[in-house]
Amino acid sequence: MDMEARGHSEHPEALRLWLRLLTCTQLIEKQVRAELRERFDTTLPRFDLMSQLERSQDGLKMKELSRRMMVTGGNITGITDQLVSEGLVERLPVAGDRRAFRVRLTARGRKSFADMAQQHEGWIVEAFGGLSARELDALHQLLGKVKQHHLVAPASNPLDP
Amino acid sequence: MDMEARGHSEHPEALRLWLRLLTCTQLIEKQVRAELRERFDTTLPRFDLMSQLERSQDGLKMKELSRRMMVTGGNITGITDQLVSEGLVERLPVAGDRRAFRVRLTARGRKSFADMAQQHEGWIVEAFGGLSARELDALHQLLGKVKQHHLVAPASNPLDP
DNA sequence: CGAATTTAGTTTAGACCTAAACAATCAACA
DNA sequence: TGTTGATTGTTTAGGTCTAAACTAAATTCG
Repeated sequence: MDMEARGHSEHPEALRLWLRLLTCTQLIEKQVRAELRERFDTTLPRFDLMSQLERSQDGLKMKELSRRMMVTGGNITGITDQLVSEGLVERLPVAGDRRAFRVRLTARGRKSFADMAQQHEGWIVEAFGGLSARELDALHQLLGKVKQHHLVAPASNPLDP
Repeated sequence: MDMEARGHSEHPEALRLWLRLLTCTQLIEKQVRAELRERFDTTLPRFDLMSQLERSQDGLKMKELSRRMMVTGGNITGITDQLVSEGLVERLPVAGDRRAFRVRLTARGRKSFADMAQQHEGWIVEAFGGLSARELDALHQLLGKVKQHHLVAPASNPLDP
């Protein structure tokens, strides 16, 4: 109400929630990165890319990987190059489009990913070990609302409200 | 129960929750980074550092900034250097410890931060605009449990169980 | 005291990520 | 058909972050 009261937060709940969301994500993410590095000498982006490929028998196009991983195309190029040089994924031609590649796990890549994924699941289960099944589900649902709201009202562009 | 059933997730709920947590954080974070860049020509780490300093009249030591921001000391050195060169923060001596600095906002830094913080709060409030006050609180509490569990059971080191 | 250890901060090498410019190919259409 | 515009992927320059090695100062303790 008092215009002069601004400058110090009128919505501390949202800000506190944001900081806590960030903290939780970073705590878990840092641990996963450290485990991947120590146990498998790899990185989270490499793991994530392989994870995206794991259920696609025919592989995914670079563009599709970029979209799903929410990173730029240039980034996908670099990560893919590394994985190709390690023999974990391969670039295959796309019939009817000479610009594009299908990126697919090799047999070695599938084996390697399976080992990592099993451990990875354990770390994640442990990370949420403080929550009951009911709480886990509630959290999933609430975050679903956050995600939905973001996708429906994207950045509320003043030129396209 | 069936040992052979492994390899494909026995705890898909935890994994799905983790992916959603990551997605939500990234969606909001990417937007905040873009807004800070476009509107204020600055970055999230710079904003975060200033934010940490904002309520500390006497400033914070580099080490303390490193701890609070959950990043390495070398990173703090770099961000602080930038802000110092822009005249937004200053390094001051610590009485009785010639190794350490207090980093503090300058008058210009305080002004600059106040402008940004007001907008920033708006973006965050909007980001969680899909949730009622009750849901906001529930989410905060659930994430509190996640955080608490992580701090109490940190990485469950097999050498120090 | 004086050596060994710890702590605060910096530097360095390297991975990651982005935005922007670019090359090649595809698609639309007059 | 040929031109124009969009799409796919790569390259480049630069900011960000880390781990590890390093310097300097403080602390511990025999």
